[in-house]
Amino acid sequence: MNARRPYRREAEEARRAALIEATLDCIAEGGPQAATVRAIALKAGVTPGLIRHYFATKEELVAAAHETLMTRLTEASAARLDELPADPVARLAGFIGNAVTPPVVDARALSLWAASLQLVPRDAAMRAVHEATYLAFRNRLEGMIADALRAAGKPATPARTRRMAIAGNALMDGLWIEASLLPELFESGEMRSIAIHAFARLLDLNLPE
Amino acid sequence: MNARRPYRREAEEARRAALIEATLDCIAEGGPQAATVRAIALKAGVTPGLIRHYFATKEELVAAAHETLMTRLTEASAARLDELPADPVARLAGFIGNAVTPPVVDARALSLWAASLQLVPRDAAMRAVHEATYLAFRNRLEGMIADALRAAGKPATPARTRRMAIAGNALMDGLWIEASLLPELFESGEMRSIAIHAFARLLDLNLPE
DNA sequence: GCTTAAATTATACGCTTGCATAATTGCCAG
DNA sequence: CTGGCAATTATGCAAGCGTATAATTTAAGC
Repeated sequence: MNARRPYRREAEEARRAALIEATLDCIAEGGPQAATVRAIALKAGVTPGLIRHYFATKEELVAAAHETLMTRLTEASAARLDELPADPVARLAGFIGNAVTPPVVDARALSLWAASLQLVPRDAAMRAVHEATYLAFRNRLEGMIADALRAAGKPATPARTRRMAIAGNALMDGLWIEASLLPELFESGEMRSIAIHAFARLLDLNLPE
Repeated sequence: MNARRPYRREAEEARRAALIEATLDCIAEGGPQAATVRAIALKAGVTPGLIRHYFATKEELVAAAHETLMTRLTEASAARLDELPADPVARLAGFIGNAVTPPVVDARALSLWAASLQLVPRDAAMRAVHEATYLAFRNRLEGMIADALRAAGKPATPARTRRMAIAGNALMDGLWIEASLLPELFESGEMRSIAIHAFARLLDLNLPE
């Protein structure tokens, strides 16, 4: 059989996105070493040579995938801001609770995040992405903390809110990790409760659960 | 040249340990995909075939390396317990501070930890190791929290200390991650201060910094 | 010193990898 | 409808991969 497989052309953005998605799938399923050119191409429904048309090297594709993932994780918590109450205190509580429960809590996302994170100490670009996404999240949290404090008539100096944001962000990350990896160790709703209660202590605020 | 390279025999434990160490070095330097049989052997100062003498497959060696790493990380915080004050409150403060400062805070250790962590969602053995080490650390922390609360004359019911340990552990993990990855974002001693202060709030204890 | 078990080196194998290149085909503009 | 650009498939290459196996050397016991 000499017949070529029929194909349809796609826009560049669609192709790049599909390749990036396929890469993330491969990594999630088999770790970084599973993201071979052939595996990615197969997952994306194209042939291996196509990757080199859209990305100079496989390494560039993998880097783009990691960057997409980190950005997406940061946005996951922001995606539902519209659904939160307008009241700053309740808004903050909702934000915190969402960050430690599904769908943000997710084993696959955690695995991908860890795969990206191991690159940070040795890849300058990945490190820059991590720093940017960390600061973006933390700053958003700090803003919400400041709003909640002010709404409760408590002091919200930048030095104070910064420290609260650093600690709060760390707490949320740590809870997110364990909730994603070992969900059966915790009762339903327990993580949300622990997170919100801990924040209430840190901020000396009465946060609704 | 037909000359074989001269060699010395070593005890099995020493060989296995050297191979495991070499594996961790490879992963730390180049990620999971860099831990090839040849790279590991070279790093360990042996030839590739030796790996198969001590481990059935390369995969088994990599798994042993990850397990060693996770166990070692848990023990890193315990290693200096002897140096801490006997007073339960000061002891807890010291434990917390140490967990978020060097040498526990370390980019290489973080990178290796992340590499191990990405395996947890899909490798039953790795997951079991993670669960065991997580619970070991958390339980130790819980014990120290309980001791400190009692020393301060405060209630230390198991339900309460468990929640505190979950939150406290998460906080420490989160701070450890960012202190390891982005140290230049924080002032010297700042993480220790933030961690201890946050714990003081969580536990409603006066912890010495 | 000699023998022997086994640790270790050296080499080979089939398969896989990222990348290169040529040919074909889809689709748009004229 | 036709021609041409370029997206896409197909194929190939050199290097590297994990594993297998044979040969050599070390070192312990007698």
